[in-house]
Amino acid sequence: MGDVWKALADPTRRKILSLLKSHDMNAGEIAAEFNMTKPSISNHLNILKQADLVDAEKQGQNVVYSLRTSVLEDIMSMLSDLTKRGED
Amino acid sequence: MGDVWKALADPTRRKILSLLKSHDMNAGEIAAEFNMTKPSISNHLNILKQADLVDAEKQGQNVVYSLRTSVLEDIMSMLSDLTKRGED
DNA sequence: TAGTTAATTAGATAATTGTCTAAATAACTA
DNA sequence: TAGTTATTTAGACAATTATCTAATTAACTA
Repeated sequence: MGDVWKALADPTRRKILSLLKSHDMNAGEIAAEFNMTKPSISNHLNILKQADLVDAEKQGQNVVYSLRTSVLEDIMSMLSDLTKRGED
Repeated sequence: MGDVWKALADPTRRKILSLLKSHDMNAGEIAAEFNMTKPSISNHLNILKQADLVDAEKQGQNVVYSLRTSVLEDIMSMLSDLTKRGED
């Protein structure tokens, strides 16, 4: 499984997640939001998928991406743990 | 200001934060927890400092590091936002 | 079936990153 | 003051990363 933290470290990937928040999008629609080639976006999507941050489902000739929140909850709980200082 | 997400992307740096959770530590004590040279740890500490994730205070010949949670709260709120889907 | 569209894979490359050793700085101590 | 200890800075290097172009795969359409 891919590294969630590394996946979140890139601003393009964080923006992709943020776009997917409101509604699912296919790869082309996502790419259109960036000033970047489709293969580059495809690479980012793959990293997000490996980190279990998105799901990909083929629909016809499109691939529709959707947000997966389970892993986000995990790292939020780890962060929340850090903020509860001294309790250890 | 340094990039918080990049700072959190490295496991060594996350472990440093986690160590600082229970109590402040000086650079040498931190370095002793890792199988890595002091300059390497010093570099990691600097990245954490630039990201405002730790504070550094010179005490005699030691430099004592402590956890700063304010930025963590910021990114937690961003993550929490992502998990609240569809509300956009 | 041939052509078009959507997306990914392959391969190259420049930039960034994590680590090291050696040197420098700063503070304490005999 | 000379030596020791703690930490950082400097410089080098290998590995990883983000990006590109070109080629490939898969699905639809006339």
